[in-house]
Amino acid sequence: MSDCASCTVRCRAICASLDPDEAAELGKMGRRQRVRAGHTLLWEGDEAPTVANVLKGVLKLVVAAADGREQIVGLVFPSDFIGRPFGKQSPYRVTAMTDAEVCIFNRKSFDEFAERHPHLQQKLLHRTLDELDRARHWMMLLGRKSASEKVATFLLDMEERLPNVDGTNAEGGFELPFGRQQIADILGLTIETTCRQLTRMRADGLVDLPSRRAIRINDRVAVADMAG
Amino acid sequence: MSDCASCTVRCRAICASLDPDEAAELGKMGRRQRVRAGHTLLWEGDEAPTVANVLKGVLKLVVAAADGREQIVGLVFPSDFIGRPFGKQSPYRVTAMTDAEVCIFNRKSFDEFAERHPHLQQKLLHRTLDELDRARHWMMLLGRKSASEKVATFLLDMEERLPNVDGTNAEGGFELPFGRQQIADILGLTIETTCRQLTRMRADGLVDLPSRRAIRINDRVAVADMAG
DNA sequence: CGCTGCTTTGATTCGTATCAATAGCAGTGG
DNA sequence: CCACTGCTATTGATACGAATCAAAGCAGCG
Repeated sequence: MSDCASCTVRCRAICASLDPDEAAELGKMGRRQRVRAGHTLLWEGDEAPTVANVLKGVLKLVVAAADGREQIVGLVFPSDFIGRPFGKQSPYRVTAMTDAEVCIFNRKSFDEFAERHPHLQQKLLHRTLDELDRARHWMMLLGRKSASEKVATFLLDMEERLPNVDGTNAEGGFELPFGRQQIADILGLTIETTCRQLTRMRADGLVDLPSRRAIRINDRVAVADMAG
Repeated sequence: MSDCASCTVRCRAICASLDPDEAAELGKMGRRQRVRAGHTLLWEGDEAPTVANVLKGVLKLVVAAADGREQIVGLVFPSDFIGRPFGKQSPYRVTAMTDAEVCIFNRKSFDEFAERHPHLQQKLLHRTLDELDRARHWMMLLGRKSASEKVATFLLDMEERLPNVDGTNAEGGFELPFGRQQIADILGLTIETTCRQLTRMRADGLVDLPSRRAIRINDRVAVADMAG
């Protein structure tokens, strides 16, 4: 059983919609689990045994083809919700990109609990609508943008979603929780193309790449311009 | 005010979750409206004044760039729900592809009504989850599939979603509610590439193209194979 | 120090976009 | 019924961007 009182994401996760009694009930159903970087929590086509809240770390949602091609269709951060409630099989693979910690529930119990708690469903609905908006805008990127536009858009998006490296919202840049191949899988590019675009942007002074995974945007206007 | 009793999509739309009294209340809030082919119901960035159910026709959800590039991010069929409930601005343009008929609601009134009717929210949640799954699988297509795979996937998807041309589920093929440019905008291709792929498939005997918009799949296995 | 795995750079190929022209159909009016 | 017009679809030639193939550079680690 989880210790909801000490939960780091309590106020931002869907659980925030519950009063103390309800939270206690849900808490009894869930348990914390560590997921090592690279390990998979849910497989595509699984009979969706679980749903979960993310407490720590970053996970990816992946759709894979038979021949090995992969497209990352979503990133999941702390306080985000994972899984497919209401009786469908898991539509994609969920894999940890960093060491992560999640609070998992048996799907059936969760469904039943949700059924009895409209507030929870409402929170879930809001989240799902936001995710849908995000996914659809990413479709525009995947279908219509050039490699340079893709990379520029990606950098701005990551700067917004990732915690700033030196705490405040200063100009410290940010640290990606994954490598070049993953960027490529997010953008629908190859690793080489992704790399070349980044190199070019550095050469043009738009960004600094202080280390493999760290990025600092120097000229936000130019990058936004490039994002199309 | 709408005449819910005579509504053709009543049993499939989100309204199906309501009892007669509730339906009557919602009915008072909504009104039917025709939308001509090509006309836009909702603009991207609008303060999302309305939501609606589709009664008849097909509409598209479009994300457009400043320079005119367009990506269709969703198709909306009868009984589907349109709009962005809960206080967000409309994230995409909604345009009718055929003459259509919708049952529209003032968004604020609808939000408030939904707030009081958990069943409705639940239906909405189910739909939104399904749409999200669909969108994310389409991301795989847009980011990773080749032109031929895209077109093959598209044909199978349309055959499944569109009514069969001769009523039954026989081999009569189906009729697209839109032209080649729109297919291209769905697949993230140009009209020329789309066209060439279709021509090739016809030459290979995989499909017949009896008229501009009609399509008949001859070799479903081969097409599925091609879809990757 | 020398692995090992990731990243970067380079040379070449290939697929799709682009540009341009032609063909075919639908609607209009003579 | 046919000529005319406008639009959509098809076909062709070429250009360009990204993928692929190949090799070298670089960091982390035993």
